[in-house]
Amino acid sequence: MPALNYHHLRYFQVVAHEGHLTRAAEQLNIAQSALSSQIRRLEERLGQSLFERRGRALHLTEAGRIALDHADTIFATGDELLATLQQRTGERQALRVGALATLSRNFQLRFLRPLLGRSDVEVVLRSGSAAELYDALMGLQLDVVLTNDPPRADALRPFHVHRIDEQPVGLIGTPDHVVDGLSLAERLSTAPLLLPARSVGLRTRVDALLASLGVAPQIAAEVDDMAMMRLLAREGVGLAIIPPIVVRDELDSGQLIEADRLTTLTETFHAVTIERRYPNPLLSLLIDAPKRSGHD
Amino acid sequence: MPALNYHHLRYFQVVAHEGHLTRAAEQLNIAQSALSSQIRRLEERLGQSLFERRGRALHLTEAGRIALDHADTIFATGDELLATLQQRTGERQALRVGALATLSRNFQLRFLRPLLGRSDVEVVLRSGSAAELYDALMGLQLDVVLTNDPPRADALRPFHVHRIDEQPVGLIGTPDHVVDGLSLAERLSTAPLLLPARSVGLRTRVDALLASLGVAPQIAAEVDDMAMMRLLAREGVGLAIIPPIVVRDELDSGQLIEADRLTTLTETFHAVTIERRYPNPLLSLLIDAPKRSGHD
DNA sequence: GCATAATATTCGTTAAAGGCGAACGTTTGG
DNA sequence: CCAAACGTTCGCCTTTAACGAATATTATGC
Repeated sequence: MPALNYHHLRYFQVVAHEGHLTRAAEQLNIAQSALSSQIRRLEERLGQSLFERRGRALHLTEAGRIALDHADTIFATGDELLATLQQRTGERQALRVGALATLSRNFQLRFLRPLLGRSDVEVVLRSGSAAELYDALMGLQLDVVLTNDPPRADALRPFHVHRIDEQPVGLIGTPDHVVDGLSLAERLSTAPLLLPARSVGLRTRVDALLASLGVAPQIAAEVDDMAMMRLLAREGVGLAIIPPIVVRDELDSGQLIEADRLTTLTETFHAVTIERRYPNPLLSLLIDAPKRSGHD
Repeated sequence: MPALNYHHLRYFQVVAHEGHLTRAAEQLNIAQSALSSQIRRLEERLGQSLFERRGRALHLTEAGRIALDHADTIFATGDELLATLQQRTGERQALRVGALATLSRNFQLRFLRPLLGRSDVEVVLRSGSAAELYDALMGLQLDVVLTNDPPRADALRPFHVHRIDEQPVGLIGTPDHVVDGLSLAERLSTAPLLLPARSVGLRTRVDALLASLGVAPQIAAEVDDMAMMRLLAREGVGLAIIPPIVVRDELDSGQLIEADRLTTLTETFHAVTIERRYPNPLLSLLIDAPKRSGHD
């Protein structure tokens, strides 16, 4: 009995995911006739059909499902091998970091600080949406994703979530917005507010706070991008509910003032990685103890 | 950039484990020159050496270690795929059971009872030493191993241990050995005893019991094979310390008598499996809730 | 220290596997 | 009922793998 042919298995994997010989053949840059015969050989080797030919469509059989599951593991492991060895090649080490585009730049800077001085390390920083970044993480194009909105891990997305930092949240604005002698509830009801957008985890807790104080807020803007929030606060558009770290420079220079500290609210920052056999060694300098999140 | 060649990777795996091209070539039934060139191509594809050529010996480089780790996972997954599909082939299902040669036959029978009536199921029963059986389990030649001495699981042996049954232990012998009106301590000190061998987990607890009673036992035999223990008890060699299930027939017929029940002792029986993506479905009929044992 | 056995590497040749494209068969949808 | 979209089959060609002999290297015994 010949050994399992992994070449065939690879073709099978693509066909199974695409659902069509034709599309799979395009993706693999070979003729579909070649695919057809190679898939057939795999079926012969395994002694059972992997696809049910229903008309011109291909449907996985139960055996096909089993085979695909194993194939996915096999080729994911192979890709991980390539990525791991890739990263080791060359003298200069690289760490590829993805950051949510809406995340505070100062926080990103703090996270990366231990590596920034080093001439032997290259930091590749890419920002994007959560979906983009997690896809890139799964595809091993990124080593870590920074976010203030930790994902749920599950079997398909076996993420590790590391809590990096927790920042208090304050009510911050230009000096002319920050009138003396007002209570928190008075400030929140009288001044126009810059709130985190509803897509941000913090927003839920802000709403809860406003409700508990019986405040009907006057919302000037809802923003998910912290850099934009900073600009709007500097422009004096309103009082922003943000962690002071976001506008640290402006606070230092007196351009902005923290009117109140919202002690019941905090913003947490997380670094998200995936299970790697040989994780990027640079990560250990930035993240302490890897804690597993989610189920098995 | 061409994709990773799994054919090359397979060769590499064997060479890395054997440590020699020559031996690997024998195992693979190909010329060593072929191996040499294929390994070289893999190294070229990966862009780094996998072996350090120290004289005529091959030593894994760090990259080689990484590659071997991944290769082991990959081919273990492939083997599992083959084994899983193998088992599904044909109408008759088969369950391959390994049992410690020294284990009570009645217990084995009880465990397998749900399958024994079924004409559509074939039970393959193989007995052997613990080492043999666990190797076969790891190599996917067995679906489950029955034992009264559960193994420790670790990263290299990711076993699941299922507690199947717990049997009380009694003091059992022929009627002429079972004199009326004696205390347990008196029986244990006066009659010759048949004890489980020191290799059996139960023995430690038997010794503890004897010590706590202040008994200096008169040991007739130490036996690890329950079938042999049964024969010796029937021969009237002495009082046996065994679970009654081992000699159930003889107890029913009056050929043997249970003189005392050792309430502080029990023998537990376990079914050991390994993590499988698609476990043999017959197992679910025999084992309730799979519980993970040992560490990760 | 030198011969020898054991091992890895190189190279030219041969065998096997993979791939191509055209022709054919089948299903689906207008 | 025809055309478009697929999957399958088949003969031919290309690429890859394997072989075996020659070569190089290094431990080991005498």
